[in-house]
Amino acid sequence: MTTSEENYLKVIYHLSNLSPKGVNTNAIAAMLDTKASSVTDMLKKLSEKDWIHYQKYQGVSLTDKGKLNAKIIVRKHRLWEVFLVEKLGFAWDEVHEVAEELEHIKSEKLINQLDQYLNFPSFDPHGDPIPNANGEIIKIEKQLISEIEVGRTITCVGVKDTSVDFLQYLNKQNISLGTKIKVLEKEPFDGTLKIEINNSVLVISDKIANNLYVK
Amino acid sequence: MTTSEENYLKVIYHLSNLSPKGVNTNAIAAMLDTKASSVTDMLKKLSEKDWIHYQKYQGVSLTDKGKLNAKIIVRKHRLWEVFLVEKLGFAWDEVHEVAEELEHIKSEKLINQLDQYLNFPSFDPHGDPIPNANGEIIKIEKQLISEIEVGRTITCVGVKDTSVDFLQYLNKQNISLGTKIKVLEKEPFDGTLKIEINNSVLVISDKIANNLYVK
DNA sequence: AAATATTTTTAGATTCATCTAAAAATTAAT
DNA sequence: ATTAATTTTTAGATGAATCTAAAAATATTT
Repeated sequence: MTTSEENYLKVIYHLSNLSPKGVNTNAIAAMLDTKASSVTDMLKKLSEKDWIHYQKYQGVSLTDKGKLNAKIIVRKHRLWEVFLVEKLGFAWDEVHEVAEELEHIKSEKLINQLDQYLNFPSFDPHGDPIPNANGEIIKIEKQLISEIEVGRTITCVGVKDTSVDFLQYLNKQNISLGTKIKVLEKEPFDGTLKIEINNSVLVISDKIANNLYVK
Repeated sequence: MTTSEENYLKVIYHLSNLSPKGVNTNAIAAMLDTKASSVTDMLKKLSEKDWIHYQKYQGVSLTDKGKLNAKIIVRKHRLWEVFLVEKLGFAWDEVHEVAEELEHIKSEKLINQLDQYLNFPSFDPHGDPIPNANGEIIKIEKQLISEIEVGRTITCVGVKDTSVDFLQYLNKQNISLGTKIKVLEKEPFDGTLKIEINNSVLVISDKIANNLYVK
């Protein structure tokens, strides 16, 4: 499996979770910053190898084989992220790019030893679940903070957007995984939230509120 | 710098240490398991980028820039090998292939944090020196055990050949870095050595003796 | 339902790293 | 110093992954 094929599988996997009926050519192209025609070429190849179900103009979905492969790549990506943060002192906004490269290293022994070395973590530094060696994932019932009713106190367990900008915003506001947050007020007009963190009050926009997972 | 370019630089660097006058096209081709014509193509490219001195038919050598780049790649390779052995429990005969991939990961922060995490090791699991971030290398005055005079007791500090076959032979004979060895007898006819390790006697061929570094 | 807009695919070209086969240069042998 | 052998380079082709531009299919709008 080439690096390029792996990247396509991974993107199709992530997009499948958003649009379960079938993933669009254009959506894949946007995620990979490439052209639709390039995507079509690759879809044919992935279909040949039985990693996706593909019919012209109909969008694609992963086969069981393809889904397992995709999950193994996601597993590698997230384990490396844990390594970078826990062992090498990276911040959670610095790990993505490097993990994008490390996820393509081929050794199975490497990844399983790494898993053990990290004590079989279940979540990466952004709160996303790490598939085990069989591709199985522990799901937790997390919600966006925008969905929490006023008055409740919850804990930050993950982020939806993992961009550097968003993560650095959270750093600035001292919000990280495990942070306790109380929802004080919700503005019906624009979805703005007033929240309390460590006895200080903060107003967050609906865009922030729609990218922060809590439990 | 592409992975392919990095591999060429690394090979030219290693070959330069053996034949300082200039590295042959064919030698490079043999090391990279490729064709001489492919090598010529790449030499032109490397020359364009000022990483090698290249004149048709005259063999090549690294420029200062090229040598530094090569050393950084060697640094990465050897640091990853230390990581695999010290942290992930790999044996010294299992690390080369994986390190060949890991050495191409691009992040400077990654490699410098890794270096720190490993306590700035000076040697890799095969006894080869690890260049620091500036490409500087600590040299130790090691000798091949074939050059040691009969009666002396020395310590294994490295291997010249790092093939799986040779390393596994050494495993079988309980020879590793740090092992104390006494040279009991040298056979003038074929260079065979009789040596003592942990109070047991062992005969090694000249080929073995010419690939084991001691001090 | 026809016209328009959007999405997707095809056809053909480009770049990188490689190859084969043949030509040119260098080195070794007589 | 020729001849022969070896090494290296050139010329042209291939496969992977990409691109542009145009054609085909699907979706949306009037």
